[in-house]
This record gives sequence, C-alpha cells and structure tokens, in this order.
Amino acid sequence: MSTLHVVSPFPRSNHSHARCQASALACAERTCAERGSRLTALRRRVLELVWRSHEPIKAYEILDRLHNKPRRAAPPTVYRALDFLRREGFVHKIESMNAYMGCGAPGHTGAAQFLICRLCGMAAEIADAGVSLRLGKRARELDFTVDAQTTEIHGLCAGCRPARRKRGQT
Amino acid sequence: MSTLHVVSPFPRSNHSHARCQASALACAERTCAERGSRLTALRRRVLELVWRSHEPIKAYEILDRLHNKPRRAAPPTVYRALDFLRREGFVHKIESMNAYMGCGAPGHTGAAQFLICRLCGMAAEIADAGVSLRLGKRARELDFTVDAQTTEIHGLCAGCRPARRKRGQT
DNA sequence: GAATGCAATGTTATAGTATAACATCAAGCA
DNA sequence: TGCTTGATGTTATACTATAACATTGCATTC
Ligand SMILES: [Zn+2]
Ligand SMILES: [Zn+2]
Ligand SMILES: [Zn+2]
Ligand SMILES: [Zn+2]
Repeated sequence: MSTLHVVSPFPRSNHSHARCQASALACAERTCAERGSRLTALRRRVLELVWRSHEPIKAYEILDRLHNKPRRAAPPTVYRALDFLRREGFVHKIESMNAYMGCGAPGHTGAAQFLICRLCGMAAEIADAGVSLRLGKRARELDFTVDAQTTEIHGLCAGCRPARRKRGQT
Repeated sequence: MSTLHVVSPFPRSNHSHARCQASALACAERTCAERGSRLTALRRRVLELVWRSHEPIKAYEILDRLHNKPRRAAPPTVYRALDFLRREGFVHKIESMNAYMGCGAPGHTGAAQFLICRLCGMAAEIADAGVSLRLGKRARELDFTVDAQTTEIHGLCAGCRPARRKRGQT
C-alpha cells in the first residue's frame, strides 16, 4: 500500500559517519540560507554535537561538550539552540528518553516514527505514511484534530540481536 | 480491516465519572486479588488520584494531594506506587507530558495509542491493532525486534474544537 | 511468642531535565 | 549615531526522578 521511507537508518558497518554528519550540516546551512534563518556558530556547533553519532544525545551532554572557555555554558544556551534546531526541523526530540537526534531528511512531510535500540542506544527514523494516515483516520473517527504525532518504538536493532541462524548460512 | 478499540474515550457530557472511577478501582482490586499482588491502601489511593479525571496527572500533583498528615509525602512514595500500578497495567505514562493516566482496560493486549487535547488536557486511549501491526511489520523489515511502542497524538478534542456547521444542523 | 525474612513504606539527599527573568552583545537600519 | 531586534550570557529556580539507607508491619517458622 504505502511506502516505507527510511529517513535515517541504523548505520551499517561500512557507514562513513564523517560524511553523514557533514552532509547533515551542509543541508542545514543550505536550508537556513534559503529561509533567511540564522544558523549561528553556536547553533551549528550544537547541531554538530547532535550529529556526533546515531545515538540520541541528552541536553546536558551537549552542555558538557560545549565547554565555552572559562566555564561551562549554562542550560538555556543549549535549550535555546535545540529549540531553534527543532523549529527548523533539523532535530527531533525523543520524548521517551529526554534526548535529541538529528533529522535525516529535514523538510520531509508527514509524521516520523523512531526505532530505538535498548542495547547500543542508536535510533533510526522512518516516515511511514501508512501509520500516520491510519492514526489520522482513527483520530477523525473520534472527531479529534491532530496537531502532532509521536511514535517511538523501543527494542533491539539487527546488530545487537544475538546472532541467529539465517537461511543460507552455515 | 482491523477494529478500532476505544479503551478509554473522551467522556461525554452525560458521563458519570464517579462510576467510571469506582469501576476502575474495583477492577484493580479484583485483578490484584486474582494475581496475589498487593493493592495496599497507599497504592489504591494513588490509583484513585490518577482516576480523579480523564486528564493525565503529574507525579508531584499526586504528591500534593496525598498530604500524609504532619508533612507531605516524599517523591519516592508516589513514584513507587506508580511503578507498581504501571507494572500491573493499571496506569500508563504519557511520555510527552511526564504525566500518568489510568488504563481503561487493564490487560488489553497489544499496544495503545493516546490522543491528548491541548485545550482541556484530557486524554483518550485507543488500541488500534492496525497501527501496531503495521509498526511491527516495518520494524521487522529493518530487522528490529520490538519491545514496546509509544504513540501519543496531540491535538484538539471534539468538545474543544470551535463549533463548526455540521450536516443536518441548522 | 520470639526470631526471622521480606516486601512496603518512610526519610534524606541528590541527580537529572527544563524554564523564567533579566543583562549584555552584535548586526542592521533610520 | 542612536534604535531596534534577535542572539547569547547569567543567575536563579522549578520540575521530574532516583539512590541509599532506616523503619515498619506482616507472615513463616521454630
Ligand atoms: Zn551517520
Ligand atoms: Zn543496537
Ligand atoms: Zn470517567
Ligand atoms: Zn479538549
């Protein structure tokens, strides 16, 4: 019926994360330039930290890694940058973890869903139109007007699941 | 295709919440008796507070309403009771609000979804098998093993939406 | 009944998450 | 230049949750 769009996959072993991160930053630069919104040095730095890996990052971990010279930055610094990045669609909040992750396809239409591995801590983002359409339909049946959907799935990613015999393997 | 099961609806104007609350408590009593788990006075009181309305409640609001004689109870008191009630399936946590609400059908199989009104603050719980099956299928395609699903939809309930002409109305 | 074991609760302290409120700074513009 | 506005700095505090250890109360066993 509808397509599974993987916005941000679990990285494969041959994944070049340096490029992955660079391309996310470049995309943000480009988008902000188009929109006239200001990706300042601080905001860029925070986005860089969010994209340090595919593992959602906590606000206070960002804070610790900012180390603004004499003393550590204060919480509002980070939360304001995150607010901006979320408004612009570059960052998602994972509600069930109080953590933040980069969006693999800023500007993608429709709601996103997240798969979060309890072992390695990495998360993947998908945008399954079927899921969000169906939720929308259910809401409509209850006469409910949808503003935003949050879907977070916890479990085990392929890499972390104890190896199992697969067809075609010895 | 699959059925929309409304576990806990937005209450209608003729809703008798006293009965609604009493029945939830009775159900918990019965279930605990069957299981041999202990619904102590404290735990029962917390469940009662969770069911005070259809609006998810914050842990510290429960705390404030417990007023254990000389001084107010301490946080662990409430969090431990909530942990018990969640383990037993009587209470759900709404992750996007850090709030808790009673389950309208303890023991229901499959994942639940929540609709939360940004105006009145009330929440409804549904258990749409289609949504959770579809999410499960998507996860499987990515070789991801699902432990738990969280789906929370924010928006406007029927009662809070500005009135609109409907078919058949003057 | 005393001794024991165990789950529940009490108590104190602290960790972790987020925002309010106001001060300062820097860039663009009248 | 002086003004406006948005970004950042700074301090304080609110809100959410858990760690760690003490105490209580009830059931089991001797
Ligand atoms: Zn990557
Ligand atoms: Zn993993
Ligand atoms: Zn009710
Ligand atoms: Zn409402």
